[in-house]
Amino acid sequence: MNWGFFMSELPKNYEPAGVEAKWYAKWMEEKAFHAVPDETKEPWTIVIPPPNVTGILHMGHALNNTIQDVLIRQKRMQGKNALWVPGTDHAGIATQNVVERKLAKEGKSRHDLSRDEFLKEVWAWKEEYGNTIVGQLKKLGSSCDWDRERFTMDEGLSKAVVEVFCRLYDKKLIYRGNRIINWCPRCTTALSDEESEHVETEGALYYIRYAVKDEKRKIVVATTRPETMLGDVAVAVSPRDKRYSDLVGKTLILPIIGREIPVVADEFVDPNFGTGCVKVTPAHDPNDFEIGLRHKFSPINVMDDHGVMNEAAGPYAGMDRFECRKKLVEDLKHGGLIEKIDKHMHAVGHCYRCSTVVEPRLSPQWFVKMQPLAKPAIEAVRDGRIKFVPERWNKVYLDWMENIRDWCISRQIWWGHRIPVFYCDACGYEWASREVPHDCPVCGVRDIRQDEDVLDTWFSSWLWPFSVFGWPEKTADLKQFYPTNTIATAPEILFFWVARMIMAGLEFMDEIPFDTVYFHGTVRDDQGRKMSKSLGNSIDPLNIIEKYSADALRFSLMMLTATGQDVYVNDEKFELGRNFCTKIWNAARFMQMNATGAPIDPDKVDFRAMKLSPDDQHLLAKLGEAIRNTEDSLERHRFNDAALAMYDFMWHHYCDWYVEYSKSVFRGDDAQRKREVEQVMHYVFSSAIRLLHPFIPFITEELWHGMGYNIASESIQTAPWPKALSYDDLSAWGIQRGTVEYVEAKHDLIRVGRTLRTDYNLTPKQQANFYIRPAQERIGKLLCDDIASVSSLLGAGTIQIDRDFTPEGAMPSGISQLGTVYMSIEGLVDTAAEIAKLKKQVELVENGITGITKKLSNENFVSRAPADVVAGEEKRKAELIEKREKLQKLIETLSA
RNA sequence: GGGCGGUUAGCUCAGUUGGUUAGAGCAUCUCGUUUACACCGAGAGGGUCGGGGGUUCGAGUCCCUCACCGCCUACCA
Repeated sequence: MNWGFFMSELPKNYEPAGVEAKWYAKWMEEKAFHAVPDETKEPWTIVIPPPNVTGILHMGHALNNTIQDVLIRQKRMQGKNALWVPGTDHAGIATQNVVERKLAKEGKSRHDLSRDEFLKEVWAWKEEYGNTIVGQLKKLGSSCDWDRERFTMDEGLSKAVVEVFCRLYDKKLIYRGNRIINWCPRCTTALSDEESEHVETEGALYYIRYAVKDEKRKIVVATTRPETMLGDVAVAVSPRDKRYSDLVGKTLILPIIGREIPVVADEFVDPNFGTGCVKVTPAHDPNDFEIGLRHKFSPINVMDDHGVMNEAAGPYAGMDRFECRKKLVEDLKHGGLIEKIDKHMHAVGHCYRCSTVVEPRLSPQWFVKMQPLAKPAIEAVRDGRIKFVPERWNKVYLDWMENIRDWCISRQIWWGHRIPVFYCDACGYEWASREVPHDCPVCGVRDIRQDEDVLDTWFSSWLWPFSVFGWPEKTADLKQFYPTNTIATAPEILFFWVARMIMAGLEFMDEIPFDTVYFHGTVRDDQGRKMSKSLGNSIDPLNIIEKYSADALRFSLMMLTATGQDVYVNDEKFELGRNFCTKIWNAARFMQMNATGAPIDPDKVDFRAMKLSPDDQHLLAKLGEAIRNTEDSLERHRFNDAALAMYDFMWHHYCDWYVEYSKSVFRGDDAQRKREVEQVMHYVFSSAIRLLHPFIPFITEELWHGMGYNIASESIQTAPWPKALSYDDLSAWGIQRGTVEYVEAKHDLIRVGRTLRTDYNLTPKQQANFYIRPAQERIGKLLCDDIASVSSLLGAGTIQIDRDFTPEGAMPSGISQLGTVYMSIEGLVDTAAEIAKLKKQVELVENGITGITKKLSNENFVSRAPADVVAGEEKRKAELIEKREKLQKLIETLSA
């Protein structure tokens, strides 16, 4: 492979679109993200939270995948066998909805087709549109191993699903039961509890009169869903409620329908709520169902699959449930059977796919018994084998797991994994089978049938961390890459997915599926609203990529996302990332323009052979800090801190200070020094872009080649991750802490000088003459040796370092850590203004002294605070006193 | 009803174990087109950290309490 080895001239403007497309294609061609099992390397694995095949990329995906890519790219550069497995899930209900809508446009329903024909349609749709999001992930720069792309309906993953079903079935952890489940009348399927989204809704509490048989008395029940009264089989009161004790055992006449129903006593009833009487509708309410079981009532279902009233609803048969509610209440009113109607706020379940109000409904469904599975999964988090970041999610997880309820896994749709349960009607045998059987294993009859339902999509997703590696086969991939390391996800799917993966991992692999779960925040608009199609406030990541580049999108997101906090974005916020990329680009161009010879191999620079200037030393030390901060922040999943550390280093230390310093060298004629500075720059720059590569992969790869660093390694992706050098390491190059600190103080001095310039409105062209009175002899020496740098950074005409300098007349000045800076200006000096300014400073300093003095004279502080803190305060006090003296001297001079 | 998160500069947010003068980006103001960059440079102004109470020598940082915003969770009909 030949990536091209020579430094090519960078164009003046960075054009990301072409560059990003070019490199992604190259990476794909080279299979740069492909991992191979290798016992000699430490594996590091991420499995993607599989997006829906129906999905299109939104900001949440952009954030989620950028995080994963940052992690995996860093690990890859660190020499680990890094693998990021991509894929999509089949999104049963959502996908079926999409295809059904398509059929509807042709005037057809899925029932006009056979089940097989319909599934063919779905597969065809999937082939045509299902890869949209995959392409979009590539645009983002995601370094997934595309050779390992998986789909939950793939043959292998389907096999895993059947295997798991059969194992749980045989262990009696999967059972079929007639229970109240969440039913979506639009999707005509059962939903799990998690798929029913509770929305605070203003409804009403209807108080309805039921007549007592053979008496004039009426009792009043309250309900939020009056239409369900058509299915009432009883009225319950609390056994402790004296008001109604004589009614228990009597018979009521159900209004409209005229059915006779008993009054029963049941502990469930809270005598203090409503009227203390509860209508019992076992087919339409979970509590009523329980009451029904206790009292052996037969439930009466009054609705069909679509939420339309059935013949049991008598005169309301054929009406939609809400239409029925309206009509029924009207009729009751006419009959004088409504006592009152109160407004009532309550949480109403809505279908997470189509927002239709969920109907609690009695229906035979398949369930997974969760408690036995939850137990080890609780332990794994409790004992720290699995770590949640941020930690606060532990509690949410544990709460849910400890009160876990059985999982309704059957769905009355066609797209998905069909439940592998078979029935023999001849002998009544029922069994689960890994293979499609031909006859009944008990009576041998050929005429057997398979269960019609399919499984919840999450029933395949919960196996994802091992099913993607070929489980239940014992594959080399499984051996090398399971357990995986980090899962990055939004907290919304903690219950849906994360918790269930932990249970599945422990149950089927006997090992945790990952050791870290990083929960990132939700991406919101700049008003804090969730982005949604209906609000029209979504920002399309692809538009941002087009406008600013994928790197800009990625870097901005990382910079803006504090650990686990929601991130608010608007279009302009992405300028941050774009500007940063431009800055880096221009820094590179600057180096090219000042190149003195052949490209430099950054990995072969030998600083031991050079006498590094203070600015060189400072930059190299700061690089070490930047690397350490970045690594440390990434380790702790503090992506914004990592991004900031790099931003600050690149922009401020590298560009603002070092590049400016280097100009004083490049403008001179010391050829050797020029080459040395160039080597420092390339060493540092090449390290910095490696550090940045996980965040902004495209521009860093482009620059790696543009700067000719491919002498060192073909691609930045395979370049070694930079080492964070400590002062012990740096001392081998002659770098001393004292010198680095001197440069820090020098920057302070330069700032003081520049402030003087601005205060007196000097343009950069006006080269003022500066005088510096160093605070110490030693500093004077350092400044003299470093005069070219100081002079250049200050834009000075002449500069004199003089331990005894005293201005002859009024001369503006400022005090820095290294000494007093004087600036001579010819022409107008507003002495009075200058004195006033100095006096204001004295005041500030005196406030400081007073504060510290007070602190230091506090017996408690001196005796109880740690010694170094006290010493620090004393040192600071001395400094302030010294500063005050200097200021006062200056005032005297000016007043003279 | 429970739980969690948030309330710090005009805006959006950082602030790790309590300890020098509370930070950043954007915005604002002043100056600036010396060949890296106006998607830029130099400089400046701006907050006492939601209210109240407490612990401490010392609190944005710990405790209590109140208020408001947001999220999650819950079978009170």
